[in-house]
Amino acid sequence: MTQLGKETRPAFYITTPIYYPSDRLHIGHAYTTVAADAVARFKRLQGYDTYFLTGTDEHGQKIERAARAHGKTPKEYVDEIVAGIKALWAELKIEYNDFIRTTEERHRDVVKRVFRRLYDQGDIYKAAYEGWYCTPCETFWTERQLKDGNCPDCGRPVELLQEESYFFRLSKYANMLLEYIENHPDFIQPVSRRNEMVNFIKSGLEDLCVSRTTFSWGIPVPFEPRHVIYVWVDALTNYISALGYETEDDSLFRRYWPADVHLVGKDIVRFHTIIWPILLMALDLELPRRVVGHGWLLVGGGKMSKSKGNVIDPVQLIGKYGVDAVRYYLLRELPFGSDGDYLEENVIGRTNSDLANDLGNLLHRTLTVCEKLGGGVVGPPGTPEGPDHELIELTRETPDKVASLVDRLELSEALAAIWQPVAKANKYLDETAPWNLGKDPGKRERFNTVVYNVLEVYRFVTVLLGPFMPGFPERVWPQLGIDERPELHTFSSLEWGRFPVGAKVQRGVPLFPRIEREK
RNA sequence: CGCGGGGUGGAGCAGCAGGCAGCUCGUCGGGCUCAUAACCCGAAGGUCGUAGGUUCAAAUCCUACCCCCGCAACCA
Repeated sequence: MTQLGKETRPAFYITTPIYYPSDRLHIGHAYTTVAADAVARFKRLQGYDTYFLTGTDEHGQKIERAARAHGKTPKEYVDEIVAGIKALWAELKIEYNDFIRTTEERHRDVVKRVFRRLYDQGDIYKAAYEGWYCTPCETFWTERQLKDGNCPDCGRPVELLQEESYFFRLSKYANMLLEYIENHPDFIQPVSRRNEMVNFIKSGLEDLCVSRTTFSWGIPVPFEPRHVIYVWVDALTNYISALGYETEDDSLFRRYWPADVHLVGKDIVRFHTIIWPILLMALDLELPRRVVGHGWLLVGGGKMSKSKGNVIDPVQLIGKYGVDAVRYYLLRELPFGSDGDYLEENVIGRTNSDLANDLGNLLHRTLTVCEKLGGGVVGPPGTPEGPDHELIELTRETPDKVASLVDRLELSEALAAIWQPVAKANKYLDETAPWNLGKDPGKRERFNTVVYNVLEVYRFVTVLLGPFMPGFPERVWPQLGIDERPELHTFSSLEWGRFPVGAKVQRGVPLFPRIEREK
């Protein structure tokens, strides 16, 4: 696809975290991935050479155990779950360029090389690890994690044990990182998270334990295979291993690194803004331009978790409301960076008020007028007058407004900005009342103008909504009569007045039927 | 005294370099009749967690307290 070497478009690299497939993914994972997909699609629409990476983090004790419990090998176990994840992304119309799995050879090789290099240059060293060990759980806990001095998982007593482990010198780079964060104010977003991280670093970084001997499902330390490389070096490295870093063909790496955005949940901001940057510094690589931590979808005010039994399955939601409505809900509901409550009632509310009443109905009512009174053909507009100016002005400035909000990852605000011309157009129709103009032969030109303006607004809105609701434009273009005109579906075509006179509109079924609430 | 976020009309949020309290949804009334009981206009509804303080003026600044929620080195 990408013609490397001949590519002149600017590059844009965005990632999601790699998810842990110990269980099925829930609506929160979908939120992160849909957000990243919307941004990736928007950048593509704008003409960026965009690379969007997602994947799975498949090693570790939890998976080793879950697999055993299901009577499967770890690999068999994750293969099934990963297939489910990929199916979910397909349903959500996630258009990733690559899906990296940490169990793939291409990843494991890079991780081993990275680990060895860090060891060779002295950034990884071997030392005694001391911790509280729960024998039945085969798990080490830190002092703080203990519950009343006992294992937080099973509640049984723990014992203080020592074992040899490899450690990564986080402490050595702490000051360098602080300096970097200070000189790059956009590196960690939102600001509240940056402050948290700065405080955390200032409180002192301990060296990080990067190997384990208590389980074997992982990438072995190359020069001492009884140790397995622990999650940090393994998982975080995916962002560069997927690009072929330190392999025969590292063209993707040279093209796309450093990442423009690592989109992560607020819970893992720390790993991405402290451990990962320090790993990169140690490898003498550039740091990602931005790490953006978003908020959570809460259920009943609390965190979604399997133990609470309040996990929301995105597949069910899609089945009920459709992929565009679900994506719209996710992207519109949470203000940037904040948590929000998940309520199915709000999915219905958003769909009815925003999608059915405002957006869908606008097209439907306009096309009805155009078909009943204008013969279904878009007539030549006259000179703008009265309320036309405000409508046109607002619509013209919308694409840039939306683009800059997307750049800041303020996706809810971006959608709100798209709704401004929608609302304005609904009002405009009331003010100009084309259903009256159309009955008066002397007002033919005014009628044409009004219909034209609203349809042109709709073209703008449809182009801009594509990245958020990928199924939307393909349903709108035939209705507007311009499905054969792809040159009018692009971001760069958003210049007022390009809607073709003579287009034959085709009113269809409502785009978003109102959802009747169940009693 | 571990760190942080938050308490604003029925719900969810914005406002917080002090100056008539705003938005979305919901409710009520009206308009329109092109439309998916939709769209447009208007109204009601808040002593801005509590108690003090600073000020001509406080949701906004200060102090104390109450309540909710995260984090505390692998849950988006």
